[in-house]
Formats: sequence, structure tokens, C-alpha cells
Amino acid sequence: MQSLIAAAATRCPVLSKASSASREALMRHAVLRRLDRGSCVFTHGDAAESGYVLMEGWIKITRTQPCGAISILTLHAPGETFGFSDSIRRLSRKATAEAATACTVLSVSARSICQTMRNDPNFGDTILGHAFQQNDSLLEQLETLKIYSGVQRLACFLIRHAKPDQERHIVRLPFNKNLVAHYLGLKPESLSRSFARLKEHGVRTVPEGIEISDLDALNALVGDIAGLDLRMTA
Amino acid sequence: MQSLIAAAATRCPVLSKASSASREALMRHAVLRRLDRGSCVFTHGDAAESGYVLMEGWIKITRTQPCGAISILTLHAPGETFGFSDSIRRLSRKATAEAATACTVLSVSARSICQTMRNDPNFGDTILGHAFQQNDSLLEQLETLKIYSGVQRLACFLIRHAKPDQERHIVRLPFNKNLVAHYLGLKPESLSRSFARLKEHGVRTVPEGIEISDLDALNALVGDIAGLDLRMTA
DNA sequence: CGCCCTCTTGAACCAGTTCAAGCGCAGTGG
DNA sequence: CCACTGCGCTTGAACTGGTTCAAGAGGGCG
Repeated sequence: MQSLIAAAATRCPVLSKASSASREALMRHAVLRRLDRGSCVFTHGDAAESGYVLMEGWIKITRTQPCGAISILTLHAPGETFGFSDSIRRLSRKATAEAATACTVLSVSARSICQTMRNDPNFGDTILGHAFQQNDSLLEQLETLKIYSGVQRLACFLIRHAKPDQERHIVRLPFNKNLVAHYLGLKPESLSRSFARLKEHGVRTVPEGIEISDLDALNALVGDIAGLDLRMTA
Repeated sequence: MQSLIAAAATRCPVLSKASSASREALMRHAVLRRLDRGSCVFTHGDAAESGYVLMEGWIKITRTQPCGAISILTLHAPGETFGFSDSIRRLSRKATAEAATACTVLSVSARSICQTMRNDPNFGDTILGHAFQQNDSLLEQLETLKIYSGVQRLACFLIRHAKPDQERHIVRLPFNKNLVAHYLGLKPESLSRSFARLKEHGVRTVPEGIEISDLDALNALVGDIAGLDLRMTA
């Protein structure tokens, strides 16, 4: 158990930057939680009491509109953190975090985070830096939605999650494509067709996941925008 | 001059929450800058040395892709702040801030922000809260892009910027619609057609700006989503 | 084996884009 | 004073990317 928590410290971008004293303080009340696929870490409206470090598995953050429409706001891969924003501000949850696969998450109480920030100003900077970084990634997501087509957004997504493997790259997506589709702002059918289109650019589905034979080709695809509009003046 | 800076303190969401001592420390080196429409507060790649409080006018934050495509990331109304993220982290600017109208901005040096955070832990919390809030607004923007149609996004935008005026509401947009279009992820022509569609819902262009005769009707329009997809399972 | 679930495919359809033309208006210069 | 020009905005018609609806293929499981 203790070693697992130590492992968390090394892989988490927030914890890894904290001093060892701060890290120990945080870990003292940290709890490791296992989640089955489909269960929720927290739900829209809950009181927010902890931030989370995702040790294994994928988490999706969703919001449900009054009329019933669901939007997938973010998708977190192993090693990432989530749920800090609401908990540190002591607000109620503004979204729902659901396990997209079986997950292990490390729950760190907001109380101890805040206390650590008081004791160690450097840790405050780390948290702030983390918030800003999340900001950057949201901006990037916004950018792709505004200027890229569906196929290009998929290409971006694959590039971001590609892991080198011999001569090629592999993307392991241990959950259904329905989720990816919604995340990219597409319908499942459109995603399927987008994958079909990417076959011509060296993207194939293999048993281990999705194989990218030529990463540069994908990057080139993302490089040129179809609806290039230089009419912007002021 | 001194009174203007005091005014800044009261209208800015960050400064208004700071202690008077912190506020004074920040204001000591703050500089008021006037900008003509079209000029840049900062440009992608610059060293980031200040955060800004927008006193008058509108600022657009844009990013230009290598291929030349421009995306409008955010649009700031008077009273809002921008440019804190990169400057506090002492990174180079990741986007460009351009005056969409003639502007007055208060420039606060990153050095003094960081120093104030050291001296006053409460101010650190304020900045952190600000970062989280910006996060929230980006998430909202993402949500609208993913699940709303163009007309609905426009309706959201108008609702957000509507100011009550007698029996009706008025939205003053002191810049060209081209900008609004890009911000909403639409082409100028599509925006024009969207406005035409909203005429049936009580939205008219009048000399003072855009008139909304029935805010509830607009809210209702945003309420029900066309492509409601409940096929989400896990 | 049949059932369910995920993913794919096809055909009709629709929102938003593209390209092109036209209007109203402010600025300019004869 | 008025033609000329440029710009912001609108409108129309053809087109396209993505959706919708419907059907079918493939795999896991009781």
C-alpha cells in the first residue's frame, strides 16, 4: 500500500513537483480507490471534498444538460489528475466523473491540499501551474473543435495518445469508440467513417489497438486546414 | 491616474478580492495602456511579463496555425482579465491578444503578482480561484461547441452579453460580426443566416445594438438540443 | 444456438460552407 | 456635389461534412 502511494507520487505531475515533506503530508490521508467500469468517482451536484490522481484506467468527465443531452468535457489517461478545481474551491461538483474502464484512483482530501498550500508556498505554485496547464489543454481542445474537421480531430487525438512500438506507433483505447466519438464532438457513425478515411493514411485496427504506420503522414494531415479563411481583418 | 487605478481595483474580479495592502503593492507598478483597435497587447512568442485587467473595450485572444488559419480562443469584455496564465508561469506567450475595439488595459507586472502571492497567501488563493474560474468558462465554451447548433450558440452568446434596458434587453457589440462568427466557430455568412433565423424569436438589429424582446424565448431555444443522443452507455 | 452489444455500411437528409453577386454606407477625390 | 471605391453585411445556389435512420456483420456469453 505504502509503496503504491509512493508510486503515485512519482507518476503524478502535481505530486512529483512537491517537496518530500509536502508529499508525505498529502499522502497521510490519501486513499486508494478501485472503481469498476461505469461507476462514478463523483456526480454533478455532490459536495467536492477531494482531488484525484488517476493511477490506472481512464476517466471521463461529463455534464448532463437539463434536457438530457450528455457532453464529454474531458477524457483523462493514466497519470493525469482531475477534480481539483471544484474541491479546492469547496464548491459542489459541476460535472460527473465516471470510470470509462476499470480504474484505480488516489483520492487526496481537499483539506490536506489546502493545508499543504499554507505550509509550503512552493506547493501552491505547483497547484497554480497545474491549473494553468489544464487551461492550456482546454484551449487546445477548443482550437481543434473550431478549425479542424472530424477526421483531423481524430488524427490529433491519435497522435496525442500514440506510443512508439518498434517501427510503428500504437494507440490503445481500452473503451468503446462511442466515447471517443462524443469526446471529439462526432456521432459514432461519423467516427467509424473517419477511421475508414484514415486507413489511406496508414491507420489500421490491429488486435493490440490502433496502429499508426506513419506518424508524419498524420501530422501532415493535421497541418493543412481545409476551410482556410484569411478574411479576418480587425 | 491614481483614481483610475482605484477604479480598476473595484471592477476587476481578482483585485477586488485582494486585501488593500496587496492591492496597493500590485498597483505601485501597474501601468495604464491605451490601445487602438487592431493593435496587439502581446503576440504569440513574446516573453510574458504582465497580466492585464481590461478597463474599457474588448480584447480577442487568437492563435495562428503554422498553415495560417486563425482561431479565436476567447473574447474578453470590459472588467475581465487576461494574460495571467503565461506571465505567472514566466513562459512565452502561447497566443496573441489583440484589441477588437479601442481599449484601455491595466498592465500588472508578473513580478509584483508573484511577490504579492508570497507575502499574502490569501492573494495566492484568489489567483488560483481565478484560474479555476477561467477553466470553468472554457469548459462551458467547449460544451456549447460540442452539443449546440450554430443558432443555439449564437443565442447563448447573446444571452450572456445581454443588458436589461426597459422592457427588453440590448447587446452592444462594438466590433464587426466577422469576429463574433469566428468566436462561435461559424463563418460570417452562417452567422448572418443565424441572425435571420433568430428574428422569429424576437431578436432584431436596432441602432443601439441587438435587441432581444423576449429573453425567455431565447432561453427556451437553447434548452432543447436537436441531436439528442441517449445511446451513451459506458 | 440465440441474444446482446459494438461497430460498420448504405442512403437520404440537413446544417453549415463555399463561391458569387448585390446592397448600403463611409471615405476619397475629381 | 457626385461618381468611385472599399468594406461590412446579406442573400442565393450549389456543394460537402456530418447526421439520421435502418440494416447487417462480427464477437462474447449464457
